[in-house]
Amino acid sequence: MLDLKLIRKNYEEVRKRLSLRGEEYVKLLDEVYKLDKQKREIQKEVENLRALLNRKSKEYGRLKREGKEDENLKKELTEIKENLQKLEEELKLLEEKLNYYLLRIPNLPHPSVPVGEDEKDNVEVRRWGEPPKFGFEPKPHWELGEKLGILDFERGAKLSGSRFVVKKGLGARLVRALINFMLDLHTSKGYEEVYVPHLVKPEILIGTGQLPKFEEDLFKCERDNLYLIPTAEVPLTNLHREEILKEEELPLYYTAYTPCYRREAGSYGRDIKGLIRLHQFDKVELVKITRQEDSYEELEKLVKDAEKVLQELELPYRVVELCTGDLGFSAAKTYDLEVWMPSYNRYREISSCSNCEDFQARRMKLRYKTKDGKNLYCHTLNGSGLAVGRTLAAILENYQQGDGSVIIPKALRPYLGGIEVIKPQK
RNA sequence: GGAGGGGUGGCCGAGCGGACGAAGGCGCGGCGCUGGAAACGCCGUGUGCCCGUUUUACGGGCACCGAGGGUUCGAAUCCCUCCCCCUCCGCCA
Repeated sequence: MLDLKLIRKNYEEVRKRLSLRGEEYVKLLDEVYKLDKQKREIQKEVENLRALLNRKSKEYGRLKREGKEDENLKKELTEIKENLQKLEEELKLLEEKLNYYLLRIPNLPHPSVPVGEDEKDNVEVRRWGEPPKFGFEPKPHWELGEKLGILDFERGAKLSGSRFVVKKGLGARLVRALINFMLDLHTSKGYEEVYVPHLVKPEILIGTGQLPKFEEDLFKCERDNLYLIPTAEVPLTNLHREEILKEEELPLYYTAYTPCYRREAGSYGRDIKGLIRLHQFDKVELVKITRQEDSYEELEKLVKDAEKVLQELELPYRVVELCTGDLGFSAAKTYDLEVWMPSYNRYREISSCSNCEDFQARRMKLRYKTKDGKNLYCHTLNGSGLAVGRTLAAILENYQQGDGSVIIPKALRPYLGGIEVIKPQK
């Protein structure tokens, strides 16, 4: 949620920065500006009337206790109240409208974010590792996985439809190994491991920005009014919602493994094969809650912490900075990690690390008290560390051998009882 | 799922129709006492919004006692609905 005071004070500048994401949001902003002005006028009237009512009510009570009931005063009070009720309804309506628009306006891009329309305008920051050279035609991970007997898309579909997979044997074990490997790495760097609920209330999703705008992307349990989390960012970032933290407690570093559930509405036909885009996938998430002045430094460190996973697994990747048009709803600045995928012959997203500044904190009333006693909104950051399914896919493809077998990355072997290679089933 | 009890400030806890943003205690901060500290004494200590000014301060106002609605001139206090927590019973990984 954007800061109303900022909108009031620096209207033109906010408008300009928001328009970098796309012109459609500027209309919403104009609406907010107008409604806010109206709201404050009505609010002033309401509060003045209320003050009058309070004063006169006390007066009436005082008289009554003295045995002097004043019928005229009573009538006057009733009139004030009627007036007040009308204005209050108006105020409530304005507030609802204002909130409606405010909740649907995305975060402002940080001034350092490259201006651009979409993916093609993202900027590569650095590369690590070399894409492997094969002396044979590399196979896509879904073919490898099926030949190895560790991925079963057919049975996934039998159980749950398209975009679901069953992982068996070493496939299942690899998932478990990857999760443990990632969590161990992050906790060794000071992230606290958390296990969170996978079903959350609507206001939690409003807090991180998935609602109200992206309802159709979520799985919902209608009867209980709960949603399946699309990422662990949601419960992790909301952990301290509506709290006022002590400045000394910050920064907070959290990591959690959860499955993630996404309806993938509007992605029909895209990445229909393989582990790239599923309705249910596993992810280890990193979340930071920081002081305002620290968040950009913390973002750089967060990206490095996510990169470390790929480095340890010796998977080639690059870091790109998202342009204004490609930024997610809540993010002010985002770096994507893209891993090399031989079957696509290009880099594909495996992690997304964002600084949301105070955008989410404002929505969830997450604050901290400074040493001089001021309450400020925290800055929240999140990043994948990493998407487990895509990591598995990247390992299968990058470590494949001519005979269809796959070498296990060294860092992972201790988590698999020392197994060094997966061989195709006869 | 059934029966009962309860949600008040950072925490504990009183208040059960007006002087209550809320006693008292703990905690925290400041000052005093002290060589220093403990103990003690005094003072202060919630959040959000709106308005004004000499605009990182001060003054004024409004709201908030789980949430929403109602009764009343007036609600933390009475009534209704919902949510959450606790205890017991049932069921259960």
